[in-house]
Order: sequence, then structure tokens, then C-alpha cells
Amino acid sequence: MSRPTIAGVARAAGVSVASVSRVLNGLPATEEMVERVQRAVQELGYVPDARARSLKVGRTFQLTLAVADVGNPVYVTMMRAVEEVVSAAGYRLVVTTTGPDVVDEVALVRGMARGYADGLLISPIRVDEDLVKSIRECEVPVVVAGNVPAKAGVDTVRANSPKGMLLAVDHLVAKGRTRIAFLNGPADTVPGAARSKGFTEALKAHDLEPTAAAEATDFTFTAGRVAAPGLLGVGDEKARADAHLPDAVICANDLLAVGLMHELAALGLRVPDDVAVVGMDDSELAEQCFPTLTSVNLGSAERGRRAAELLLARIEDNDRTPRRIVVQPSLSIRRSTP
Amino acid sequence: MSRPTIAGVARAAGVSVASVSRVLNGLPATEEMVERVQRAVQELGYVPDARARSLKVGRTFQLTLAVADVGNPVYVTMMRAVEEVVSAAGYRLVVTTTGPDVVDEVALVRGMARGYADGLLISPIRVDEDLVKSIRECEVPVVVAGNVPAKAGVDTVRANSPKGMLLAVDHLVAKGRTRIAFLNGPADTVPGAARSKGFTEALKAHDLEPTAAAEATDFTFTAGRVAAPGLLGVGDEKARADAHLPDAVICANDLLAVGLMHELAALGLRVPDDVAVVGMDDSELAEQCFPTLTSVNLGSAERGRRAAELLLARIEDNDRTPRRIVVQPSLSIRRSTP
DNA sequence: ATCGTTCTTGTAATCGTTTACAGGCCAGAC
DNA sequence: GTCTGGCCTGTAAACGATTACAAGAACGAT
Repeated sequence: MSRPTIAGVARAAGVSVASVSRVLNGLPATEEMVERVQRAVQELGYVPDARARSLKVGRTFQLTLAVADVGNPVYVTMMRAVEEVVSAAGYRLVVTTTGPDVVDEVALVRGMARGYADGLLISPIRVDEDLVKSIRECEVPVVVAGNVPAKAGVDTVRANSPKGMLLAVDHLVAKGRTRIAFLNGPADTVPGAARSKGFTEALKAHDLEPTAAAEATDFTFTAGRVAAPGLLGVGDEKARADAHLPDAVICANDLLAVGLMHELAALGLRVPDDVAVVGMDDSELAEQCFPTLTSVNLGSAERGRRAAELLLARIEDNDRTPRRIVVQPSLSIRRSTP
Repeated sequence: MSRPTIAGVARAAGVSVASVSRVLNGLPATEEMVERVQRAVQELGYVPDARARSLKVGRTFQLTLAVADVGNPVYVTMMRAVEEVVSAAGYRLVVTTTGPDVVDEVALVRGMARGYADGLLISPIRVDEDLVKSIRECEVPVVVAGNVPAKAGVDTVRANSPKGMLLAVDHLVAKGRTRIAFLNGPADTVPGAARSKGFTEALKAHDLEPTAAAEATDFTFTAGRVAAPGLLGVGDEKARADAHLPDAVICANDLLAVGLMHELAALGLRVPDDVAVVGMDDSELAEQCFPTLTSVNLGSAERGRRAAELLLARIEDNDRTPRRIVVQPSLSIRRSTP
């Protein structure tokens, strides 16, 4: 005995399948009709088939969220916000991890043409011509949480990293720190490039020279630890004697910052007394780590929320002109800076 | 100009739709047929429609993973493992957050009957009759990562919390700690109940009495902070003078442990010198926090992996007898214990 | 040359819905 | 009493794939 279909319900209720469908979708019908159908539905335990419905109406009521790394707490923040918006609108969320390669992202975007989701919200870490092209040609609506060229003709919601960098540098300078270093993630990524540029500009605005800079191989905790010694000139006694040791480090995200702090502790350097540390993303990790981390809030929750809203809006009306929203940063000051 | 269908490809190639379908699915066909179909597919940029395919073959090639809180790093670990297994098998992963209420879980399980996924992997935090019933009656295969009664007749993969507790206590006792306290999450949850029982048993095995116990309102960082003062007898000078302050605290998960460590620091207590702290789950957070956290590894990655494998196996053959797998714990010793 | 087998291909039914269209019925207006 | 118009309801055609079945072609054996 397999699950009942709408035809079974129609038979049990002694009405036509069209009437059953109408009642189920809340279209006008007489008292009695509604009553009979509902009883039959109850009795048979009928539940409409999402697959069949999807085929007919051309919608799956699913949205895909693609991120590079589910382990990055900034995506947790974003995912929470997205999930809240889309589930309120009656959609389910399909979460996909793309990994660090742009080819995987392209494959994902192309694959959307299969129609298993009604829209895609992607936060690409690397962007190239192919990706832009695939997004432009994508069969389903796409919203990018991040930075892609305007010619992609797609809704975007992005952070303002340079402004965020400036907030961080302002704060450090106000506290008397001038030997500021930068721990970046891979510079060939979108956030990596933006933050690097922002850092340089922000220092220039204060007439400062970078004290040191390093590039971790990933935006992860481990990569942060690995890259830290190089940044701090460990093993280079001359540099340290010359007081070239930075008195503050800005990190391209919170995970890198936490990795760095572990290395600082291992070297016997105190945070913030010897070295102040600033993270970016203001993720949950920033208040969980010790000392709590001063972090640039790039508005990940808001970006997630607004990106989800844009996506829903575009699904309603695919002809609207693409919007490019920029979310303004703020600084969450905690204990890792004086 | 809408997207091409299989009929369009058939027309362009001058063959029948059946032939196109066969070529696309790798069924035997002549060189020439394959050639013509592939060229037409290329030219039109045809991509088969997942919705239509789902309806016909009765499969969506999606699996749902339901967890209570995406912010809990243990679920990140589990999700990674699950995603790896299912995507290797050609499935997509739909991640759903149920929240702390069992009614939401029941609604989710019931909703699976709509058929938008081929299977469900659920890690329920609270379990009642209704949930067990809904799981037993579920239209699609279900695997539970956690503890449900055998009568649910469902595949389960669970941790061995009592054994894990014993490992933690053994370790603390070996290091000379005897005034051991327990910071639990809500005791009316499955993990909360199991860990509470395990704690009591483990102490008894060492002829010890619990020094203190507290129950956080959630398995979260914030709840851990809030519950910590009560556990430590803050404000009760007599207790502290009587040396009733615990010299070790075992926490029901890593988030609670990190929350506790922040409160300890605020009180000027050193970890592990004054108070040793042990977490459970051995999540990424355990090595990211400071000091790094000794934590009971309850095998979340392995549980995720094996649960995913069970789910795939059951999708292949729904008649196999349910298996109940128990994953053994181990202890990851770090700096929060002596 | 004929028959039977095997291999390939095409026709058409099917999956479970939604929905355009048409038919039936009733009420109100003349 | 008849006609018009407005509800409800039912019939049947989609949606886009897969696949059972049949028919035709090719080929070897007799």
C-alpha cells in the first residue's frame, strides 16, 4: 500500500482531483466541498508530493546557499540570518560547501540549471571571468554576497572592508599603537585583496608605514598559527632588537586572529599589553576566545539577511534592475586591544 | 526562449526522446547516436531538469540533515563528515535547523512525507513518544544520530557519554583532582540526561561525591557563562572558605566549557592551576580557545560519517534490519587540565 | 532464400500535481 | 418563462523526464 495520491483522495471524497487541488490550495469552494476533501485527506493521511508539485509549478521552494567553508564562524552568522529570512518565506535552505577552488563554484552555478533550487546565494572566495559569466547566464536568480564586477549584472551585497580597516587603524592609533602589522589570508581571494588594499590605504591615511605583513594560506585557524611566526620576525633577533616587532596586528578574519593569539601566547607576548590584536568579521568566536577579540563587524548577519531578501525579491520579479548593496562596518571593541 | 527540454534535443538531433534519454543515462547506443545526441546537447546547452527527473524516478538525490543549532561547533564537525559521504554518493545536503523544541522536530519528520528528500539524518536534542512515532512511520528512511529507544526500529549512531565521562574523571583523578563539579546543559535533553547519569556513575566508580553541579539553560557559550557563578558558589564565602570550590569542572560540551573558562578568568581563577576544565565534543573550538581545552572526543566526525553511510545503505535497501552503532569516545588532552 | 535472434530505435504511457477550459446549475431580471 | 451572468465543479492537457513495449533492421544459421 503506497502513499495516497490526489486521485485517491478525490475518489475517497467522491469529487474530482481538480476540486481536491483547489481546496488544498485555498481556492474558493463550497463549505461542503471543503469539508469532504478535508475529511478524506485526514483519513488517508494524504500529503502532497513536493516532486510533482515542483515539476508543475516550476518551483522547488528551495534556495541554495554556497559558502567556501562551513567551519568559518562568519558563515554560521550569515547562514543563521539567511535561514531566518528564507524559512519565513516558506523556503528550505540547501547548504553547499564549495571549497577554495573557483572551478567548483563555476560547476555549482552551472548546475543550478538543473532546477533543484529556485535561487542561489553565493559567497565566492575567488572570482574569475568564468564565474562571472556563469553567474550572468545562470538559469535561476543569483545573489552574490561579496564583490563581483557590476557587469555581472547581478544583485550583490558586500562589506566595506577598507572602511572597516580604517576603523581598526583609527582605534589602534588612538590607543597609541603605530607599529601595525597585517596578517592576511590568501591575497588572490576577493576578501584577501580587498583587505590588503584597505590596510595599505588606512595606514597611509595616518601617515604610517606597515610594520610587517604576512599571508596565510587559508582563512583558517591553523593557517593563522602557521603564518604568525613569519609575521612576528621570530628567529630574526635583529628585527626584534630594533624594535621592529609590531605593537598591533590586524587580521583579515577572526580565525586568523585567534591563531595568531595562540602563537603570541606561546612566545610569551601578552595581548594587548605587548601586542594588540584586531580581527575581522566579529563572529561568535570573537567573544568566545581569550582575551576576547576586538573585531571589525563587517555586518555578516545583515549581509546575509539583505542578500536573502534580494534573492526572494528577484524570484518574485526577475526583471528588476540589479542592486548593489554595501553594508557599513562597525568596530566591536573588546579586550585584545588596550 | 526558455530552456531546452529533452524534446528539443530530440528534434535537433533528429532522434526520439527515448534515445536522448538513453544516451544521457549511458544505456547502450550506437556510436552515431551518441555522437548526434551529444552534439545537440552541446549546441542547445541542454541540462536535464531535476524536478521532472525526481517525479519520474521517485528520488530527489537530496538528503536532509537536521540539527538543533548550527552555531554549535560539534555540528560543524558532523556536517563536514556527512557532507563528504553523501556528496561522494551524488547527493546534495539540505541542512535544517530545528531549534530546541521537539514539536519542530516532529513537524520536520512528518514533513518528509512530501518527498523533497530521499532520507533524513536527524540529531534530536529532545525525544518524546510523538517523535519516536513519527520516525517509525516516516515515509522516507531515517537515521538518528543520538539515542532513541530500540522500538523506534530505526538505524542509530550514538556516542557513549558515560564512557566518555569516565575517561574525563579518570584523567582528573590521575592528576590529583578530587573536588569535581559538573556543568550540564538542560537535563531534559537526551545528551543532558546521558551526561548527567554518566557523571554520577563515573564519580561513584572513584568513590567520589560530586562537589557541585549546575544546569545551563542551553548548550551554548552564553548559557555556560550565566550558569558558571552558581556552580562556583560565587557569593557564598562560606563555601569557598570551606574549600568547597571545585578543583575541576567537567562540562557537557565545549561551548559550556569555554563559557565557564571566561567566568573563571573574570574571578581571577587560573586554569588549570586552580580549576581544571574538561569539555565534551572535542570540537574545533577546543583547540581554538585559550587555554586549549581538554575535551572528550565523542566521535562526532565518525558518528556523522557512519550515520550517513547507514542512511545511504537504507536508501538502497529499506528492508535491512536496523543497526544501532555506538561510537567509542577518547580523550583529547590539552592545556586546561594539568 | 527464409527464419529466428539480437540489437537498436521509436511510440506512448506514466509519475502526481496544477490549471485552462467547458459544462451545469442557480438566481435575478426582463 | 426565458435569458444572461456568475458560481462551482469536472475533464483533460500540460510540466519534462524515464521506461515498457513494439517494431524494424541486421545478421547468422539452416
